[in-house]
Amino acid sequence: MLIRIDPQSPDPIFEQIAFQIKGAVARGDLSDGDKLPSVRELAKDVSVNPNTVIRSYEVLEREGVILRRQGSGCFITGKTSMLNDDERKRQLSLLMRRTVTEAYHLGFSSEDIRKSLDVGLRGVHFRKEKRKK
Amino acid sequence: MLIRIDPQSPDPIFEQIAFQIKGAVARGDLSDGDKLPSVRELAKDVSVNPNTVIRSYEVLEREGVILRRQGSGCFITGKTSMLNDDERKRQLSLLMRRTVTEAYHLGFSSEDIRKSLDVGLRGVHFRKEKRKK
Amino acid sequence: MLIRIDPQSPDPIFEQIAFQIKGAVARGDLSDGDKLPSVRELAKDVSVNPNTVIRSYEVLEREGVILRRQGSGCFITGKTSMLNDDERKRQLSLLMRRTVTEAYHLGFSSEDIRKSLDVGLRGVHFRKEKRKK
Amino acid sequence: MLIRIDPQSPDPIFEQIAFQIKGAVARGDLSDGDKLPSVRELAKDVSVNPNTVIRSYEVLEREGVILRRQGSGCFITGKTSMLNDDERKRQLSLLMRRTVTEAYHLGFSSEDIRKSLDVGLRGVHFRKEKRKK
DNA sequence: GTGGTCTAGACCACA
DNA sequence: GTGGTCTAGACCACG
Repeated sequence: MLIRIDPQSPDPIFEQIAFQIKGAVARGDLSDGDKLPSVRELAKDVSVNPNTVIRSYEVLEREGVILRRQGSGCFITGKTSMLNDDERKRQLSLLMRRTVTEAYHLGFSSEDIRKSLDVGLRGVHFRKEKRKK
Repeated sequence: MLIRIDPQSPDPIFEQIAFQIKGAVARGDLSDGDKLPSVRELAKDVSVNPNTVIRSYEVLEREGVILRRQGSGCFITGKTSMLNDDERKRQLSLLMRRTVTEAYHLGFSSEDIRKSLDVGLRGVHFRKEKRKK
Repeated sequence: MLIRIDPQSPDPIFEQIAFQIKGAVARGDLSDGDKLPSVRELAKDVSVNPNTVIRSYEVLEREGVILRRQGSGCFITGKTSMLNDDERKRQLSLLMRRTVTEAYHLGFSSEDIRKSLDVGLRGVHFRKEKRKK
Repeated sequence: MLIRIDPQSPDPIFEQIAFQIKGAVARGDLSDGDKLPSVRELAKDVSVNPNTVIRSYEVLEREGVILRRQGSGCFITGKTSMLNDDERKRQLSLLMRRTVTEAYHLGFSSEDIRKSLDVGLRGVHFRKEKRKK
């Protein structure tokens, strides 16, 4: 579980931590039931205040990615978003609109963008999950 | 040039404005040489503080999307990112990693994600530009 | 907007604040678009640290009850949960099981319990909202 | 006497145990004079630390649900709350206010809520007990 | 003025 | 040992 913080990033530290954990889950490096490093341990590793780690874990818990249990630690749930379908679709659509616009302004063609997405998708471990349509 | 602020969005207003202009450029609604509304005019249109509009224009200028000329106004440059190729590729890669991770946690399959990207791409007007890979 | 903290309560302060705001929304005392007191103001009113109020507001934002906008303040959204139906039903069922069990152990009959629920329901302002089943 | 711990639940283990015993009493699965499993036995059954079970039993004793007798074990008292009537009514009212508020924010109608309560009540075995209102 | 992030450090609760 | 809450106070970002 290697977390790296970029102090130059405009993104707050707690979000960087949370995102990297989400990335590890998406890649399959962390999965259902796995234990995260303790708050104090991770705080020491990345040299931030424990409160900042707690905040990251809070965010992840509210998104349903992890579970926090007093006295025992934090664990990956293996679940994805519990939002309703309208909201999930809305968020996906927003995300893609943003992505495409930014990629366009970086000067890439639609073919470049599609290829880059495929590269990204190859790194993700999709589970065979049943989800009601 | 229709800008709409979503008061429900967590994004700051200046970013929403900048992003919508970038979106208009990507769609081809605005192109090389087109003049943007004046700061005051746009501020009045969307009912925000002129300082907020100025900030949006600053962002766009820094990204090379527009050019601000003293006294005559702001114009679309029609150029994409001025970064070097390595940096552009790095940013595209980062962007896609982020996109894929978030989409995964929203509970979408790789097929859903690809389709959603295609929908996004369909809205963009790509120019036939030669650019080194 | 009167918030009262019970320092004796086992519930953390930030939850007490969040819950009272949810109560005000349910009663109709606060509705769509209404502005909440500023973080500093409320912190002063209830004599707690501003960070504690921020935390309450964070919770409410994540539940979709309010919106926080830098520079302008926090506002009621007027929306209810964005969770999917399975999760909503699961939570309602858990809530009711807990409620009934506790009420039973307080020594009340099913008739008492039903009446008490009705009293509670009378205080709530239900909107005519369309929600897909 | 089947106790099941939900590792997904945010509630502490000792509360889950205590609550499930209260639930069994409410359903009539356990009644006046029934003996609870010994601390060690139950701890082994649900794979938790004996201290955790002890804590659950302490909670139940404090609420009057069980009686702990040195050397002989723990027994269901069959009694409900020992609080005076004003306090009991106050607690019921608080409970219902909380329940209704949460159910409202989950997006349920008053009819949904009433139905869900009825479902919950159907699982409870009410005794014909005389108690002053 | 608004909200947001982070630190340091005290103290509490659960297993 | 684990996580959770709260305070005090510095400093940043948005409008």
